[in-house]
Amino acid sequence: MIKNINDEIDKFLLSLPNAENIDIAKIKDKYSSVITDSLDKGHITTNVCMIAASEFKTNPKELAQQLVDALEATGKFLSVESAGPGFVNITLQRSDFVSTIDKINKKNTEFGTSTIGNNQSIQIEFVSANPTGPLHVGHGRGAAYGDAIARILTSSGYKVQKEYYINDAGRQIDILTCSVFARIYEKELSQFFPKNAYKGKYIIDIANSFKAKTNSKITPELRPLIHDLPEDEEKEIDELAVRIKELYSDLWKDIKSHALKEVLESIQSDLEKFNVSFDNWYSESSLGDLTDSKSKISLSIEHLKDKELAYIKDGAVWLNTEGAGDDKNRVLIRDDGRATYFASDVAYHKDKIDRGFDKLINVWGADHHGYIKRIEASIEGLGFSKNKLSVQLVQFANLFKDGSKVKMSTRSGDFYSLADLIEDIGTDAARFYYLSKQADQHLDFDLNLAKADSKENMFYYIQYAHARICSLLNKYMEKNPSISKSALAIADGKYTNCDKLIHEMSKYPGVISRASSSLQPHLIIFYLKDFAHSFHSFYNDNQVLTESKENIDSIIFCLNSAKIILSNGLTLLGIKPIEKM
RNA sequence: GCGCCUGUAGCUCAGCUGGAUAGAGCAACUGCCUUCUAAGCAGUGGGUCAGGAGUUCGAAUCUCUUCAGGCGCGCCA
Repeated sequence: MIKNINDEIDKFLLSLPNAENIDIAKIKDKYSSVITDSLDKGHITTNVCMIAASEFKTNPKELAQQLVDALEATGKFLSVESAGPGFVNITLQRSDFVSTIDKINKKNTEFGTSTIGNNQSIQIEFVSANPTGPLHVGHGRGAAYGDAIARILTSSGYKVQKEYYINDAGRQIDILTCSVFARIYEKELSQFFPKNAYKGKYIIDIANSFKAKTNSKITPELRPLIHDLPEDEEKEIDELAVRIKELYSDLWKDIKSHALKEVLESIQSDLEKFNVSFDNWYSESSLGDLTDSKSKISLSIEHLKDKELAYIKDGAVWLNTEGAGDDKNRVLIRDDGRATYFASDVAYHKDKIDRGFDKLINVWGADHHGYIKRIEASIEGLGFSKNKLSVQLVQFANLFKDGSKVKMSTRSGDFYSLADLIEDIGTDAARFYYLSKQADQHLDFDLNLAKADSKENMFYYIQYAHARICSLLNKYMEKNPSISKSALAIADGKYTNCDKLIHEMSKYPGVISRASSSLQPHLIIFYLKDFAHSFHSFYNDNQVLTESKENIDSIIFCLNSAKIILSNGLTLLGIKPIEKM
């Protein structure tokens, strides 16, 4: 409909005197016709006259009056008015206005989808938490966000792949392995436990399951392992890892792979409970290591050396990232020959690009923002446009319970996990609140509120609207074989109480397209909240089932589309609509 | 010091590529359940959009600047 209006407006612009000397394309580019915020401004409003007035060297209000006359002359609209500083407000004919609910009912779960993405492939990498312990509530936000934008982009016609990058190769995994080792041989080590090890209870569980699995035949004399370890807590655990690897290399490998498997399984099961699934789990260790000259990591570094972006200095291999705007150049290979995390990441991103995605999205914790420049630099260094990659930052969420902040730290083992959160308030409420604020801003998450039964609890406010409609539909179905397929009374203008609802519903596709192009799921949440309010208001003012048969049919048809809106919106956020509460 | 983010009602936050009297919930006060779910609805009060300058027909929105708060600046991951 808006397109038709714009066509008429464009015709009008060309018909103006002196039009041939004016850059009409520029005006067309700048003006917009949008759905009005409220019905007292009609259905559609356009600001074209204010934009065009300065080009045509005329007064916006006069131009608006001319446009009003031109649009009225087409006979396509119920009424056209100029308003304010030069807006032109258009009221559609009833049939055009009501066609929205026909369309929603017809398209049903497909309503709001589009083909804007044109089948381009996007890969979204998110969560990617180190597999050193259970997911905590900080990861939950990235999980909810990444999954939501994946759903939204899919509905906008993109081919989306969701990937989890498993950091299973670095020092953190050695620390995990050491931690489990120390728990397994607690007795043999005379209760020694490295200061910097993971202290969570899950480590003990993993140790126990390892013992049960292997019958723990090896009970070596372990005291030399802990003899004269460095005082420094960082060095202590590193040295311990070196010694275990050297003396018990098979045992080390067994414990490591067992610990990794257990932790990953717990992460996977938490994500499953959280209604988040991944298409691909990509292991850092599959990039290989530097000893293999054909490994992905070696090849990507060679590639950068060939391009003279990587160079040797002070015994280390550096990447020139300054050229791409980074503060300083970064080390790829340390002077002791070990690759840095950054080197793996460069190889990983090269691999992602090689896999042929049109676009990559990384969802990162906001504390990594200093890292963006250097990864972009490496992508350019590899010969690709840095625009291929879009990094979305997710700020940490602070959790409040009974008014005080919930603490979390994987290392100390003292944390409130994602699984705890799901247990506490449920997957859907948790996802909802994670998404209720723009991802790159601090979120204060009030657990008491998420469970509260008041209007303040936006989650239930929206769900309640859906449940109320379901309840009405059920009552209607008791006396009618099926939902009415038309809204004659509304189309005739005999029953206009639904108009506000219809008007709000017509905004839905625009909201989704904005959420999609800006990667901001919270826009959907705020729309749904406003829409739920329109519905509750309608519900209070109208005793639907006491209306005339003709009106009831129309209302039910309209409310069914309202239900579709609520349901589609929630589904895009990965939240199940509630039918009864 | 450099970089990023934030500052809107007492509180928690919306505010689309600049648009019409700046919105919502909570809190305060007032009404609405013999009728489809009151986890609801209607209303009242509450604002120098941190301050200043600029661009524009038009600025909470864009630019510059000052102030205040948060975060990041490893041969860690």
